[in-house]
Amino acid sequence: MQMTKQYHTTLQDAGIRPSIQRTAIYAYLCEHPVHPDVETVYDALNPIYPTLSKTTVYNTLKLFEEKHIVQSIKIEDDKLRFDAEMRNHYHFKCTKCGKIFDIFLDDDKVPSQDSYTGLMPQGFSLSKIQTNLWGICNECSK
Amino acid sequence: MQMTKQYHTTLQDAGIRPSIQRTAIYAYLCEHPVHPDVETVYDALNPIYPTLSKTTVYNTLKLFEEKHIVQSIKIEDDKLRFDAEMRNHYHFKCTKCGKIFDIFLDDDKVPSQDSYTGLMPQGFSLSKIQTNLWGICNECSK
DNA sequence: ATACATTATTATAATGATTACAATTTTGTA
DNA sequence: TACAAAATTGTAATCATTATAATAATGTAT
Repeated sequence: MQMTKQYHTTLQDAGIRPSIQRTAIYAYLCEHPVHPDVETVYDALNPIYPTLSKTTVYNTLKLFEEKHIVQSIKIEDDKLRFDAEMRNHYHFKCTKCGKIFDIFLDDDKVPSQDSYTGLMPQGFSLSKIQTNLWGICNECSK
Repeated sequence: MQMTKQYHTTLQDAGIRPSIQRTAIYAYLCEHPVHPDVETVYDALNPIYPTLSKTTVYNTLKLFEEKHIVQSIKIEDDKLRFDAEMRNHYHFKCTKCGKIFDIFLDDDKVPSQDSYTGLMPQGFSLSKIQTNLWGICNECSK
C-alpha cells in the first residue's frame, strides 16, 4: 500500500493542493481499485471525516479528472464511477452481477494512440480513448 | 432512403410488433443517423403524431436495444443517445462542440470479437464491445 | 362481426444522480 | 495578526429516467 506521503506528492505534482479531504479521497480510490461511485466514497470516508460533504466528493473527483490523476467511467450505468488507475486498460461489466472488472493488456497488445489516430478523418485530433466490454464474469457463469 | 415497408420488416424480423409509433421511431433513427437523444426523437415526431408520449419513446428505444436493432451510446453525457447503425464502428465526441461522430473502420482494421476474447480472464464471456474516442473535430480545430 | 385477453400507449408522479448556489471555514501570505 | 484566496459545506434546484396505473388498440377464438 502506498504511503500517505506519496499521495500528497501525487496531488502536488498534478497541481492540486493536498487538503485533508482530497488526500483522503485520492487515497481511498488508490486503495480500493473497484471503481467506486461518489456514494461509496462518501459512505466510506464520512465516518472518519464527519464533516465531509458529498458535494466535496463530487468537486474533488471532478478536479482529479481534470488534472488527469483519475478517470471516470460510465458503462451504461446510472452513476459515474472513478478509477485512479491511469494505465491503459479496458473495463468489463458483468451484465449479471453488475460488477466492473479491469482488463489489462499485455504491452504488445496495447493499441497505440497512433493506431486510432490513423482512423480519424482529416482535421480530427484525438485526446482520449475508452473501450468498454460487456459479458458474464467467471463467478456468474459458474 | 429505406422504404417504410422495409422498416416494418426489420421490426418484425426482430420480433417487434410494428405499431405506428414504433415504425415512426425506428424510421426516424434510420433517417437521422446523428445519435439523437429521447428528447430529440420526441420533439421531431410529436408534431406528426400528436398523441405520442415521451414514455413511449423511452419504452420503444429500450425495446429496440433489447432486440438488437438499435444501440445506445453514453459518452460521459448526461443523456442516452441512440443509433440504428449496428455495424462495428467507434464513436467520437468533440469535447468542444459536443457533437458525436461515427468512425467506421476498414474491414481489415476491425478488431474481431475474438481479439478481445483473448484478453479476457478464464471463465469470462464477451457479448458486447464499445469504444469511445474524445478529441476535437475538424470544424472546431479550424 | 363480437367479446375477451393481451399488448401498447399515455399522462402523471416519483426517483435519484448531479449541479448550482451562497454561506462558512480553512489556508497561504503579507 | 489580518486579509484575500481557495476549499468545504449544506441545501435547494435540475433534469434524465423509471414506475405506475389508467386507457386505448390489437389479435384471436367463437
